[in-house]
Amino acid sequence: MDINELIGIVKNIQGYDLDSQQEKVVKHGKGPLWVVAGPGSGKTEVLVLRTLKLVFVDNLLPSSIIITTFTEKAANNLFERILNYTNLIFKEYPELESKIDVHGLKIGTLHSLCNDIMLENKNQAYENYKLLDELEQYLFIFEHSDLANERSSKYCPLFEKFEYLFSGFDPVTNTFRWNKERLPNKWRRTNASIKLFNRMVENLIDLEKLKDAEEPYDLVICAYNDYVTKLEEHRRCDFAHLQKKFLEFLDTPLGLRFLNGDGTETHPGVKYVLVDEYQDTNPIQEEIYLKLSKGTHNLCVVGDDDQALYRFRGGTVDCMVTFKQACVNTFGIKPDDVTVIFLNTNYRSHPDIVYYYDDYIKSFPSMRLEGARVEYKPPLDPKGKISGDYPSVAYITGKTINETAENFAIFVEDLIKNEIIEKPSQCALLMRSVRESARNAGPFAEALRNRGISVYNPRSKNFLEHEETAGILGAFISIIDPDLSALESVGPPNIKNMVHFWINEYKEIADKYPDLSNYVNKSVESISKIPLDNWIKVNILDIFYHILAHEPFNEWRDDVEKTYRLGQLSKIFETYASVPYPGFPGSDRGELRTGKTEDGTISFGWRKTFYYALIGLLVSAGLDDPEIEILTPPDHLPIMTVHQSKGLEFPFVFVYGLKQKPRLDDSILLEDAFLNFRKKPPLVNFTPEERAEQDLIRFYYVAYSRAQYALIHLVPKVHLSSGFFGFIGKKIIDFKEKAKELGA
DNA sequence: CTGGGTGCAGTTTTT
DNA sequence: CTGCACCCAG
Repeated sequence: MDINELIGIVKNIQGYDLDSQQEKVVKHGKGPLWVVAGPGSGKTEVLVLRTLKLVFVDNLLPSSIIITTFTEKAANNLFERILNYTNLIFKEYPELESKIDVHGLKIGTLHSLCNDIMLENKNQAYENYKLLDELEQYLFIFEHSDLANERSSKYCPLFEKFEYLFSGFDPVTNTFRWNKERLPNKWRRTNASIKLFNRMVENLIDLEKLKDAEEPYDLVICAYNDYVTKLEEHRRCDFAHLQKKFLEFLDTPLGLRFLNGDGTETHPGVKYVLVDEYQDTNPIQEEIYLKLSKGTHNLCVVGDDDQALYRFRGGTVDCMVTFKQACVNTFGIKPDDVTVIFLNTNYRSHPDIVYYYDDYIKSFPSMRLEGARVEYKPPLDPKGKISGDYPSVAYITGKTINETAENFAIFVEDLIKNEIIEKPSQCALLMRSVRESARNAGPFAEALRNRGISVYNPRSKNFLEHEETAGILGAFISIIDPDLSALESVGPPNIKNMVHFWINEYKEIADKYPDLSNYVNKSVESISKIPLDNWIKVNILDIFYHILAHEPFNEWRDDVEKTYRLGQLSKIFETYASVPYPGFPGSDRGELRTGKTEDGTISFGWRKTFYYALIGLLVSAGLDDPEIEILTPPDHLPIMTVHQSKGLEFPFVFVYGLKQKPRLDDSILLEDAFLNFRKKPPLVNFTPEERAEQDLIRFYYVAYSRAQYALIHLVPKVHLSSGFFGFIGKKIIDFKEKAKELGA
C-alpha cells in the first residue's frame, strides 16, 4: 500500500485531513523522532497512524514493532484503535487480511512487555519468578526486609538521613511525625523501604558509586542488598526489578537475538520503537528505550513536557526535555539527525481557553528556565470547531468554600435549566482530592445533591465500610480469632476500631442468616479440637471462599459493585496467602497452624501478623471504591482528580483552587539524595523548590487543558488576591459580575 | 486588601 | 506537624 492511499483511507473514515505536522509524523522514515505534542493535538491518533504506516506501507512484520504507553488502559485503547483501522483497511484491501495480523504488534505498558518478552525468550534470570504487584511487594517487604524488621539501632543514621520518608501522616497509628525517641514503626519503615528501593532501581543508581559515599549510604547498600537477596531467595521480582532484569537480559545472547533478530519470523528483531506519554518516563525506562533502538535508531517518542504528572513513580520530565541530547549521546549521531515535530495545533478548546492555558504555563519564571520545557516550543494554535463570543474562561467565587460551592451548584443548575448543556455529565469538577470532606469535594458534592444534581464520585475511599466487605472480614475474623484475644494485643486504635466495626457488621448479618453463623460457629468448634502445634488442613482461602458461598454473600453476586468489591478482597486474601513465611521455605501465610501453648486456637503469632501486616495495610491504604462504570452516567456530574482526568476532555470544566503551596514531597527529595550516584548524570538540574513549583504548575495545566467550551475556576474570595496563583484571579472574569453587566 | 492569629484536618497517581 | 480556611483588625 502507498502512504497516500493510507492517508486517503483515514480521511474517508474521519472526514478530515491530517494537518501538515501530523502528516510529517505519520510519514517519517528512519531515525529518531521527537514528537512534542500539546493538549488536544491528536497525538495518540498520530501514533496509531504511524503504526499503521509501518505495517501497511513499509510492510514491517508487526512483531518487530514495539509500542508502549503509560497505563494498561491507554495501551488497550491504542490497540483497539489500531484494530479498528485495520479492519476498515481490510474492507478495502481484502487480499491483505491473510497476510497481516496486527495482533503480533508488541504493544502494552513497558512493564507488561518486559515480562512477556523475557518469558517468551525463556530468560533464565526471570523464568520461574513471581512478579509482585504493589500489595505483594508491601507484604513481602513488611515480612522480609531487614530495613523494615531490624529492631536494633543499626539503621538509625539512615532513618535520620531519609527522615522525610518516615514523616507525614500515618493512618495506622494516627500520628503525623516519626517520634524520634523510638525507631520508626514497621509500617513507616515498610513504606520508606518501598520508596527507597524502587527509586534506586528506577533512577539507575550505581551501587559502585554508592560504596564510596559517606554514611549512611553504606546502610542503604546494606538494606538494598538484603532486599535483593531475599527477593532472589524466594524467587520474587518487583516492578522496578522487572525492568532492571530486562535491561540485563538485553545483553545476554538470548536478548541480543531478540534485539537483532536471527532472520526467522519468530525472531525478527526490534525494528521500530514507539513510545506514548514519554514525559512520564523514568531513567531506567529511558535506558531501555535507548537500548532497544540502539541498533536501528528508530525510536519515536511522543509526549507533552507540560503535562508530566508522575514524579511519584520516578517519572522525570527531563527524559522528554532532553531527548535530543540523549539520542546524540547514546547513538553517536548529530543533533540534526533527530527529527523534531511540534504538534501545536489544538483541536479541543475554545481559542480563548487555549490562549489562556498557553499563557498560563509560560507566565511563570520557573517554567522559563532552561530545561524546564522543550526548547523552541511554539505557542498553541487553536483550530478547533468551538468558537463564539462568550466568557469561556471565568471564575465562580464566594466568601467561603461553602458559598463558592453553593454558587457553583446554582450555576450548573442554570446551565441545565437554560439548556446550555443537556446533562450534568458534560461538566467535570476537578479537584486535588475527591474525598467528600469539608476541605475537599464535600461541600461541592453536597451543594449539587441539594439541587437534585447527582454526583459521580467513584473513588471515595470507603471500600472497607460496605456491608459485604465488612461482613466477610468480620466473619473471617470471627473464625480465626473468635475471642479477639490477638486483636487486644494490637496497639493502633484504628485497626481495633475497624475490626470491631467489621465484627458488628458480621453479627448483624449473622442474625438474619443462620446458615452463615452456623458455618462460622462450626469452624471455630472444629479448630478448637485440633491439638497444639499442628497444621490445620484448611488454607485461609478455603475459609474465605466458604464464607462467600453462604448467603447473603452468594446472592450479592447479582450486585455488580458488591461482586467487584468481594473480588478485590479475595485477590487481597490470595496475595496474603502467597506471602512466603519467613524462615520456612515453601510455606506461606495462607497456611494455618494451631498455637504451641494455647489450646484450640490459631497460632497467636499468625493472628498478630495478620492484623499488623494485612489489616494494618488495608486500614492505612484506604482502598479505593471500584470504578465500575468507566463512563460517567449521563445524569451524573463527575468529580475527579486531575490525574483521573488526564487524557479526557469535557465541555465544561470546573477547577477548584488558586491557592496552593508547592510541596517538597519525598519523590523530589529522594531524587536529590541519589543525584550524585546515578549511572548517567541527569542533563538538567533544578533545585527541589523549582521542581516542586514546576510540578504544581504542570498539574493545573493538565486540569485547564481538559476544557472544551468553558474553563471555570472555583475560588473562595481569598484565593483571588493572595497565594501562589493569585495573579490568575486578576486575568479572568467573574461570572456573576459579567452576568449582571449583561443583565442576564 | 493584607497580615496575623486560631483552629482543624490530614493528597494524589501507576506498573 | 503543616497547610489551609476563616476571621478580624488595620
